[in-house]
Amino acid sequence: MKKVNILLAEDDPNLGQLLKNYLNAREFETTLITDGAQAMKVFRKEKFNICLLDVMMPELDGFALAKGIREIDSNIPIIFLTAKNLKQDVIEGFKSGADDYLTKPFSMEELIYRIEAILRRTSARPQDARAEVYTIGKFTFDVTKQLLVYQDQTRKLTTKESELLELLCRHRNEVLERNFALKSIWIDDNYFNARSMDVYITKLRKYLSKDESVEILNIHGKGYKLLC
Amino acid sequence: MKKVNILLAEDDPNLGQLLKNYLNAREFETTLITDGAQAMKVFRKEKFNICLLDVMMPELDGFALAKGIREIDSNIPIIFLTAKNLKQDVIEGFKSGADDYLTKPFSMEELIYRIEAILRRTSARPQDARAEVYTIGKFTFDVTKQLLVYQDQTRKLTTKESELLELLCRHRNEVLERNFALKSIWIDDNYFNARSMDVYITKLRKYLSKDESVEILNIHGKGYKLLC
DNA sequence: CCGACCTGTTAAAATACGTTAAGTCTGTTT
DNA sequence: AAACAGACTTAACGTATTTTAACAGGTCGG
Repeated sequence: MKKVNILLAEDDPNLGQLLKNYLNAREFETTLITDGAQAMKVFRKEKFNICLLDVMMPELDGFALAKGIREIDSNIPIIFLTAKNLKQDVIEGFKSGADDYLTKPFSMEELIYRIEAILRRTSARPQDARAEVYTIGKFTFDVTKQLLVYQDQTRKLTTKESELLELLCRHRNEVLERNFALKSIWIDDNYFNARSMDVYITKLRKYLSKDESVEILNIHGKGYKLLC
Repeated sequence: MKKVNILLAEDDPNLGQLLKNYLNAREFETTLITDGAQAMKVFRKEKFNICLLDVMMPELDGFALAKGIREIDSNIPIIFLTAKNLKQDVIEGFKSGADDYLTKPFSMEELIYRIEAILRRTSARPQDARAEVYTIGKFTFDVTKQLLVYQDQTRKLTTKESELLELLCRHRNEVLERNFALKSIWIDDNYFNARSMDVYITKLRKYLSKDESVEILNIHGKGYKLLC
């Protein structure tokens, strides 16, 4: 299946690289550009399915860039990434010009939700609405319905439980890094969110304890590994 | 198929052009005018189905413009675009003169939803209006007629019930964000409207409970997901 | 093998959501 | 105009989810 091409214009190299890695780890192909003028050039040459544009950029800001992009392709979905402390009237312009709009800081998961939602709506991608279901030992985990099934017992998971278990499943039998999980789900990897995550690990361990062959292993100083 | 004609009066040329592009990319035909006096002239000459008027404009403000427009066509739907930091009493004035109003910043999706809602209500849309009908499990939901049908039972939905269910349907199997729904339907995403929305979710859940396979799932802190 | 840091567990506090009923508003009937 | 009906909002109370706190163990480098 052909990958979705994303043009990512973000001048902060750290954030940009993080986003790119994250997106590429999923089913996307990301081109990272760190200034607006350059992004415009690249957009002329290559074919993209969606644009993620930071608002504050040197040379050419996100708003002007969007105008330029829309002159070439008036339908391409655009998502703006903006700082929280922007003035209201500036935000207006961006929000109205975009298919969607994210205020920093945002979680990676949220970004991906929004990209997928837009792709679904503009049907720039097959409508398959795949049922996301994982098998964890003797358990079955339905991500969209947030259900964990063991034999005849069904447990409704809460949103956070489900999000964390999904990440563990996606990285099963390899290390899910703490910071990665925190940024994905809690947005901020601060002390309190880390403690909160501990609590959820405990809960998930309790739920999964019915099957001896399944285990959430702690990798000291790094993260967790779901063995199954 | 005949397109819906929109008169867009917006003095900020950037925002205006973006809105125009967006609306034209959908099923609309938009005429953009950047000052109120000019808009009045154009309105006399051409036939429009709906007006989007910015409140703050040079020459002739949106309120005065609306009065003039209503003298010519007392029924044409008018949506005001207002800044959030406007005084409450000013807002009241616009509210009474308009079919609807949007507080900046708004997303394109919100705007389009409101335009379509108004066209539906006033049936000012050129006659061919595709029958918007959703299938929700064993239910059939006719958006235009506001009817929810289950086998031989037909339930008339109220306007708010219908609008909320439509948004859920448009985002089915993905998250419909609370704030988005509130701004789209209730205009303001304040505490009380949020409580009101809760009440409507309860009602819809009751109506839909006849089919076990259909569910409105709450995504804590984010919104709702219609599973079907 | 000690002290700093990281993790595990449980319970309390804070926040978000669910439900039912009473109140308000609007338009219509008599 | 008073009474009524329908739709929507507000209030009040209950439950669910998430975060914070408090304390108990573990791990690792010096």
